[in-house]
Amino acid sequence: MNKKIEEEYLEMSEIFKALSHPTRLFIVNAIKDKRMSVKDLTKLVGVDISTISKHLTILKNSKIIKGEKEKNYIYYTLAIPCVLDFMSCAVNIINKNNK
Amino acid sequence: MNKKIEEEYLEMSEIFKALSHPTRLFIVNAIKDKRMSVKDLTKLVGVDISTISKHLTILKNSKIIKGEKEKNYIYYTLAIPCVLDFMSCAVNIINKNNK
DNA sequence: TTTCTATTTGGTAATTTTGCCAAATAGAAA
DNA sequence: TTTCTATTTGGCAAAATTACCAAATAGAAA
Repeated sequence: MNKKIEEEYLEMSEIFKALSHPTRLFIVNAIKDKRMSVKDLTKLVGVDISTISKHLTILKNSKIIKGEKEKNYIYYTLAIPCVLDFMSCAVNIINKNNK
Repeated sequence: MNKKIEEEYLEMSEIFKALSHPTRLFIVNAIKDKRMSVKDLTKLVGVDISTISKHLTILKNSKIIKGEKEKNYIYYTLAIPCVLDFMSCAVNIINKNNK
């Protein structure tokens, strides 16, 4: 695997890595229909707000989600809809595995 | 996030985690058209054969790939074609990020 | 201005992941 | 049988990930 190819797959793996945590997948699903603030998500998930903030930073850095500021809040929405297809494919795999 | 939901997203995240390494993505792409042995992949990737073997175990445990034994070799193929759609969506994200 | 409120950042300890080496296995070939 | 060859496993050290707490920011509200 040469340097250029290696770099390509590394970049691709970052996307998958951003999605490889249950809380981050939950967040992606939670904001798919309606935007949510850090605080909203914190309440929904039930962990420390700093933890949620860091998860959001990871998703934002991969450009999977984006945030818009409004008053004191930052509201997050999905930036890349095809991520949802990722997830339904993953569900298919799981169903296949468990049957 | 209650216990049952948490469990669901955890399971889903395992799939993404299995794909969140450049070598493993390279492997998935390499075997998409023709089956390859551990040795073939080792040559192609250029790391220790034990490292490849462990990557293959991770992919196999998530049922993303499957192996068929033949003589001394184990030939691996894709078990879940929709994984390729994952990857092209990831490429889209990357292209969007870099433009 | 001062006081809240939402969010981010830094630090830290616990856990997980990774890649190599060496050794073990499994089974084909001789 | 013994000798190869392909693959897996165990161990270990380095690196990365994670969650919490405490403190810092940013900016709205009073």
